[in-house]
Amino acid sequence: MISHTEENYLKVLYNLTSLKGEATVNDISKQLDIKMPTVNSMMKRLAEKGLVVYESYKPLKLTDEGRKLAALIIRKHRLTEMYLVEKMGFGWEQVHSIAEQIEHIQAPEFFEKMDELLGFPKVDPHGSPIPDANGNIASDNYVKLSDCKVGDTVTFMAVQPSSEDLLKFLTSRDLSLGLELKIKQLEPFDGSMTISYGKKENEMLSSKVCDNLLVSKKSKKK
Amino acid sequence: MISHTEENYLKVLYNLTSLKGEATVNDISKQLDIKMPTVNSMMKRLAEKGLVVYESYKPLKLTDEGRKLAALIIRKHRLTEMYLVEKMGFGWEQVHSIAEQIEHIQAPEFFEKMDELLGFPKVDPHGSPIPDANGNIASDNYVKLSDCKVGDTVTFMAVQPSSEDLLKFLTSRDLSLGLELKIKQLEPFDGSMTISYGKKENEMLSSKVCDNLLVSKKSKKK
DNA sequence: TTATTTTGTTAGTATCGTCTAACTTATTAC
DNA sequence: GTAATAAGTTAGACGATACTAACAAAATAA
Ligand SMILES: [Mn+2]
Ligand SMILES: [Mn+2]
Ligand SMILES: [Mn+2]
Ligand SMILES: [Mn+2]
Repeated sequence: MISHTEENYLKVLYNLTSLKGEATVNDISKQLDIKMPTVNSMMKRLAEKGLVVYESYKPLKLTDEGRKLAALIIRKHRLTEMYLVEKMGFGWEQVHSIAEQIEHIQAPEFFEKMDELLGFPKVDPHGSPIPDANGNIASDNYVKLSDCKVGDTVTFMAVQPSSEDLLKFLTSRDLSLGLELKIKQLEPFDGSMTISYGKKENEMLSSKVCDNLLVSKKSKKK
Repeated sequence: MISHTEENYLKVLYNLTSLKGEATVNDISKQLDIKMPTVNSMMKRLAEKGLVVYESYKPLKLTDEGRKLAALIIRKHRLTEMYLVEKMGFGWEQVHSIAEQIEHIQAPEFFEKMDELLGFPKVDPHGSPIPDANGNIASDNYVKLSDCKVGDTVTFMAVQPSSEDLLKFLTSRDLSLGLELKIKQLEPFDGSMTISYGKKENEMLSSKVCDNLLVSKKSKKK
């Protein structure tokens, strides 16, 4: 009863609203590369279906039902990404576009099987949390690497957003999730950081890169 | 440039035409449970695209291009079924409906990876041949079990057509591909057969079942 | 505060994929 | 060989998902 297309709108709305709680027609339009009038009428349709709160000229919100549905699609997306990396040998930069399609498959047993074969993972290959089967998602308390200061030692937990180019760059620098990063230096002029990790000493990362790396500071809580 | 929907029509047309070389609007209509006028206009569209040969009131044929495209979709379907059974642990009766969706995924690397992980299989879990990457399909020379005679010893090679109910029945009788079947008896009244295989002695199979089991008679050629 | 720009909405159009009703052609039965 | 039936086609409709053009409201700049 909910189409492939509607699912993509819901998912984008979920991601956009997870920051400020609301999103605009314009945001969605840019994100999906679909013109505003199309988005507008889709939002009305989703409101009809009880998945979106729509009021003229006001920002959009998801209803509880809409949020749950979106989370379940994201669950399928992230389980798929994890499966592709862990069980099929794809690189973390290759899996998003495949998962973008597979997330729409209607076959609960398929995703349950993945979950089981993966040992019920909590995060996807980019460090984003996988919602549970009820659509509940764990909230992490990571911070941006760019918000850390010289002398900090932190653990690399997630890439967000995780563009293909960025993921390739990180791979080329042997930067993978779970590494301890020691912040050696911060260049005040451009915000670039010099860090050490694994076997690498004093690697330079631009502030744009640092903005997209999420880290946990100490207290590696279970 | 070819939609999910069009792909399903092509595939059905491929299967229907593989018997007599042609198929009717009515056949397709029944197979897909879509009304004849809809099928009719879709056939015209596919003819426009050069995939189908359409002439008013004449039976339908695939063009070479249409046949190749259909074979490539069937390739994705059958690789998926094999992957689901061999790598994910699904039963052979569970995989068709999942593959029916996954066959439409546009990601060549995904299916190449499956193929590789499976060791380039030649047949799907039901014994049907998997077309190669150019859309060429190996022709088997199997015969129906129901066309064999008492005293024959044959090898069980494929189930066709392979309905879920039939596959479940075969599983319940421990009948799996590759088994040697010894035909002990044929009941002239209803065509039912009594056969022995594996640890089973004198199992009775209805003629309807025997019609759907394909076997190779001797000369197990490579 | 007024003017300009950006954002959101309405109206009208198009294509895809489905339907029903009505008509035409082909096949089958008598 | 005609009558009845089945199969195929045409016409017209509809919902889904997109678009452009034109207009309205809100936000921003002057
Ligand atoms: Mn992703
Ligand atoms: Mn998607
Ligand atoms: Mn199948
Ligand atoms: Mn399909």
